[in-house]
Amino acid sequence: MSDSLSKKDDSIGAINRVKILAAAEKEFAIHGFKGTRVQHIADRAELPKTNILYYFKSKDGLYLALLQEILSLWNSSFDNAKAQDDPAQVLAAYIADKMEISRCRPDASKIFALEIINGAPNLSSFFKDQHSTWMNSRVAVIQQWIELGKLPEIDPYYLLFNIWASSQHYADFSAQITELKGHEMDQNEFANATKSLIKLILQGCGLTVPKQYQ
Amino acid sequence: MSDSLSKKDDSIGAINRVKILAAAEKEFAIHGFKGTRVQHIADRAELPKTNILYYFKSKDGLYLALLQEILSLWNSSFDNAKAQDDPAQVLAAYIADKMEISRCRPDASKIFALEIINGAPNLSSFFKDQHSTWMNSRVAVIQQWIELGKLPEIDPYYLLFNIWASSQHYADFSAQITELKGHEMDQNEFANATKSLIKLILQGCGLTVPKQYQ
DNA sequence: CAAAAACCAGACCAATTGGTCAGGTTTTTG
DNA sequence: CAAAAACCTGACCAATTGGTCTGGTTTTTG
Repeated sequence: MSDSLSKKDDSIGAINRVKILAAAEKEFAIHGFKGTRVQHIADRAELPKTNILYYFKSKDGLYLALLQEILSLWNSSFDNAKAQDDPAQVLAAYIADKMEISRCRPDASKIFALEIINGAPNLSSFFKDQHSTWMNSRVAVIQQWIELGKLPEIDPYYLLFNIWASSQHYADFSAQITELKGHEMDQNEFANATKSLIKLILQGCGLTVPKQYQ
Repeated sequence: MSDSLSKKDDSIGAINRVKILAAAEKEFAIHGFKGTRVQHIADRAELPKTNILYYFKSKDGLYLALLQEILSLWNSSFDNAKAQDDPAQVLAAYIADKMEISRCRPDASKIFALEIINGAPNLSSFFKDQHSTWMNSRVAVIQQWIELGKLPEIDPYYLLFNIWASSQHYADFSAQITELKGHEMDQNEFANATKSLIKLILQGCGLTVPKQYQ
């Protein structure tokens, strides 16, 4: 309890909460909220069902707790970008960040995607406001880059949508990708996909790809 | 019955089937398969629940019928592209096609997305094989373009993934887009988004945007 | 026009499943 | 070390919901 930013807690409750959240992330990603059975989460976490309800008041409560944890992943270096920064560097790093999340936390990405597709019924208006505010400030920075001549004319919204869409695709649509490629993408392929994506988007914006991303 | 390519049938059954499929598309897109209630589909279609089960044997049967209809939307002009065609023309048209589907059939796109995110549990292996075959042939054409010097070096997989991801994003994530833009995208904005996307991707590939898409 | 086919719908049911409860045991704490 | 807090869990329940059944009515067809 105490604090959401609490230091590592090795109490039995804290350990179980982590196990449950991990199990829930997998189940919700595969079956969606309605399709997920509390019993299956319990099985995966190797705990009796009643324990799940003990730690999280309800299925809803568990889902909400998980969603909140997932939303915290959305922070990145791009949050603090300024007009004086180099757009090529900032955007390349942002794309790389996003791809890394897709690689390491595909289930988190899927749950977020499911939530949005279903009309974001569980995203608090607090989050939405926060997100809109974030968006406005990032759009402003991109527009400043354009005014400063650091970036050719482009609609900032469509640029950001493109970055999100194409990076999250590797998590959300992994089943399709695996099917078409004939195998799951490994770390090496992710690195190639990231390079490819950075090149496509930066070049698409008329920017030069920084050396370290080539 | 008779033939899936049957001519317009105005029998009472045919009309009801269309009404039911339309209602189901909306419900499944919002609530997912498990979250959708047959009763809600019935309410939306303005028919008693038992009629839904009468026309489609079961909820599963209805979903599968709907999914099949949705998959038929995936066909496009790109299917017949040849090495001798102009990549800029072909890809621009393909992107425009995809964006048009996102605009006109967002619910269809969402249902497909939900299906893939959940691991494609209902996509027949027939569809998967067909899809893989399609992919191989399209990858081959793109590689020929590269060999012919009509297209700079690029991994065809990542190119296609990018096109799908960024175009489908406008349907699947419409809730987020509406929230961030402050309003739903209208036809005019879709046209701008399409131009923006075509420019980004073609330029990203090192191609020149054909005049009619500028 | 009669019979077959298609269509309609209220009543009902069995299975699933999120959640409660009561009575524990273990761990922490003052 | 005792009491409080945290943790654990089998038994149970109420509500939901996909689907059936039966007895119709309407439409089509030979």
